[in-house]
Amino acid sequence: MNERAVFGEIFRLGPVSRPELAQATGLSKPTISVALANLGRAGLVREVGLRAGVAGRSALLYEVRPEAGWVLAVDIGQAFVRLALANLVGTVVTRVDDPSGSRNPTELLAQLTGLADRLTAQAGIGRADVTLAVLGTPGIHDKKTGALHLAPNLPGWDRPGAVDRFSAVSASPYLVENDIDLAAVGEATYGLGRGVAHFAYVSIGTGIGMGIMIDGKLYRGSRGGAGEISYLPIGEGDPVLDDPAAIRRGMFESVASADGIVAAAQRLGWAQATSAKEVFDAARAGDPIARRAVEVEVNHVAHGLAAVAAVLDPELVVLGGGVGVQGGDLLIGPVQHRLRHLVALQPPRIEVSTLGADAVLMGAVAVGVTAARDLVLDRTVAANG
Amino acid sequence: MNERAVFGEIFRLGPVSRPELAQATGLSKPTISVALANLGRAGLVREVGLRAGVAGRSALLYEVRPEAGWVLAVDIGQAFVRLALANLVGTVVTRVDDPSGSRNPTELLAQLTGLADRLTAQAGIGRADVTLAVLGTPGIHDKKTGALHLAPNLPGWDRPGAVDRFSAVSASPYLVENDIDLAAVGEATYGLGRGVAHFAYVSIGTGIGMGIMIDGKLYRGSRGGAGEISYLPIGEGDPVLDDPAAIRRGMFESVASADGIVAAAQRLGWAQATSAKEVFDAARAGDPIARRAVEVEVNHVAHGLAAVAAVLDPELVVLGGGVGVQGGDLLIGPVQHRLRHLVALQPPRIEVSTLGADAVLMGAVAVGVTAARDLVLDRTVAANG
DNA sequence: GAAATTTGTATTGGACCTTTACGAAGTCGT
DNA sequence: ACGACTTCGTAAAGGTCCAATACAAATTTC
Repeated sequence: MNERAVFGEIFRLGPVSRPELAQATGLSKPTISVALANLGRAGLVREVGLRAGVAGRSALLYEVRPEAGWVLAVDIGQAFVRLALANLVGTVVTRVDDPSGSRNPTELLAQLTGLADRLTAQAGIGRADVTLAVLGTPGIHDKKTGALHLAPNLPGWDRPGAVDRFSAVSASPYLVENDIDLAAVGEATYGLGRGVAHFAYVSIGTGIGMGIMIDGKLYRGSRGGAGEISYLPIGEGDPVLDDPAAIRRGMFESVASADGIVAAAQRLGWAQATSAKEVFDAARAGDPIARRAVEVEVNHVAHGLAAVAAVLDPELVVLGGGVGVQGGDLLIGPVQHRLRHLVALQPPRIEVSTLGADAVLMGAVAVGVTAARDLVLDRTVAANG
Repeated sequence: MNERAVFGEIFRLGPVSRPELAQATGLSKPTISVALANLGRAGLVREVGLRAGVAGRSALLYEVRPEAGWVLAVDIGQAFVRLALANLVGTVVTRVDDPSGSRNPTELLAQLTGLADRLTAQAGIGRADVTLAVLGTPGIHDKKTGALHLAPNLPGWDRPGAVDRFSAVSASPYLVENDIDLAAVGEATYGLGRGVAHFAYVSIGTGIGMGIMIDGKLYRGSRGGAGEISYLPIGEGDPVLDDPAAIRRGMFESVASADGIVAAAQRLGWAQATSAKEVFDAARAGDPIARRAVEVEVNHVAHGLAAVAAVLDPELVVLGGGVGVQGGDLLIGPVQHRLRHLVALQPPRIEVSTLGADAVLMGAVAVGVTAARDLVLDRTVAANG
């Protein structure tokens, strides 16, 4: 009811006085007072000081009690499993990055359980105090069957019910979300996407993916497949001239990901090229073959983003992932320049992620905090009757 | 307040009794009664009969009074200007299709004014009784400046303030929306998109465009440019092998629109080919060159839809426009087959528009009815104080 | 034709929120 | 330093709106 609106405004405005809340919510001062009394009694809100400096009686300031809820954020990444424990205002209290061990469900769950135990213990809370866990994984989570599709790096997780075993990690409810979608939410909440209504987070690394924020909300598509741009038909030959049977598979990912950059460098004459980072470093040092390989990458990325811009018309594109973050300085300018010839309107703004490898984890925190806020309110409403 | 919810449910459920409304809205019977009394007094709702057949007292049924509001829908198309006058329940009372005359703003406005006068007279109402006009135009309407961008077929309309002159057509408020976006709304309301949360309406004709419905709502992008898929980079050569300066402009529209089909047929040896319809007819008759040209078109469309599916993951793609409607039978099966090799998940369902050339106009009606519903309520609230 | 069932409305009661008013607690000016 | 002024917090009262209850009206079923 009314406490929800007040609680939401306290979240939004930070330490805030009763008159300010009355103004922000449109409610009267007495109503604010009773709502604050209820929220305070439930332990969700606390007094935090006095507003001084202005004429008149000093107002008491209220803020969300950070310990009113805990969010466990989990990023199951390529090389690392990352966990963070955040309180209800989104402050990360403890975190850990652990090298990925076995990806087999049973062993991965054991690793997660151990790390979650360590984090909660460090924070001085129990595992049962976690309001909500949010897990970022590759692939698409089918909520009906509990299977994880399109995640070849996680063998065994595509079996029905596999994801449901996360319930063993903590007794609290949990959400499973695509890692790149979470990164988009992270950028929208803590990164460059703050205040931007429509934007896309494009991750280029060993793979390629995109998270889409529309009207400030994550857009998943009808089956969770929105943003699967690894399958964009880029680099295709002309179907009129080529023999249909011989048409190259124009997968965006195969040409524009880290492997694609290395392959381009090799094709251009640098046979020993082994990593995208190496190519970018050589290009910065002035190596002509590397510069040419980067040019090729620029062209591919520009075409991919042209397709994205044509369909979505985002205001902003945030570039993330290993290649996006490490090579962004070499890519953004030329890509934007190239885009001007490929799109109808002005191309979208393009920026490199400021959150880097933490984007997924921070997105999990953001999703968790939003959901946990509702959960703790529901819980107190249920308790108060 | 509460009357809004009741009014909305009457819209949704059609002739409906008080107990049913109480159930649907969660309000109590007495509350429904007073709301109905107010709505009836304002002329927005009327009694329509009795529910018979079931045991117990017969319930009075209520429905929206169709004459409580009027929507003028306008489609400014390539060859025709189409207008329809619909009442508040969306029934088209009168309509007219008039060949497009001059596209110069002054003369087009005069044509529209004359046609609008004729329609309202036929319906026995005055121009002032129109609650709302909705205009579908090509291009992108910039609400700030009142200019119409990317509409080369409407010379003079790209000047600031040009669109504002629509206010002369009728004293009522008006909305200007992209024609293809309206067609998407039309399909969502009266066509194949009913009940589908996320779908795309792809129009292929002399030009190419797409309207996107997300969560049942039209998505326009940050500057109204979402769905401008004419600029999809399809048919591009390989940037590694080709000289960058010589790269063909891979505009989707140039290869996949009606002109593109004709050009493909000519390149394949049918020098006298003049129209897409002719090519489709010949293909249906078994002409090998025409069939090959259709194959080329299938391939292009499949690549375009692959890009759309990769970004949006729609549940359904509705094919419209001249080529889409007339050639749909030849395209859909092969396109869907081709798509299976181009996308990550199952390709979206693909269907040919059932509304055909009326999609834009029906979309304007749908948008208008939704907006007019709010307007008439606002007006009565303002009148009742 | 009586019982059963459902509809519509009158009355009551209560929840909730605003308005008004005033005491409390500060700041500013002389 | 002290009074005037401003702002804050709360108490009391009043009003609005809606749900619950009860009952009369209308229709079907047996």
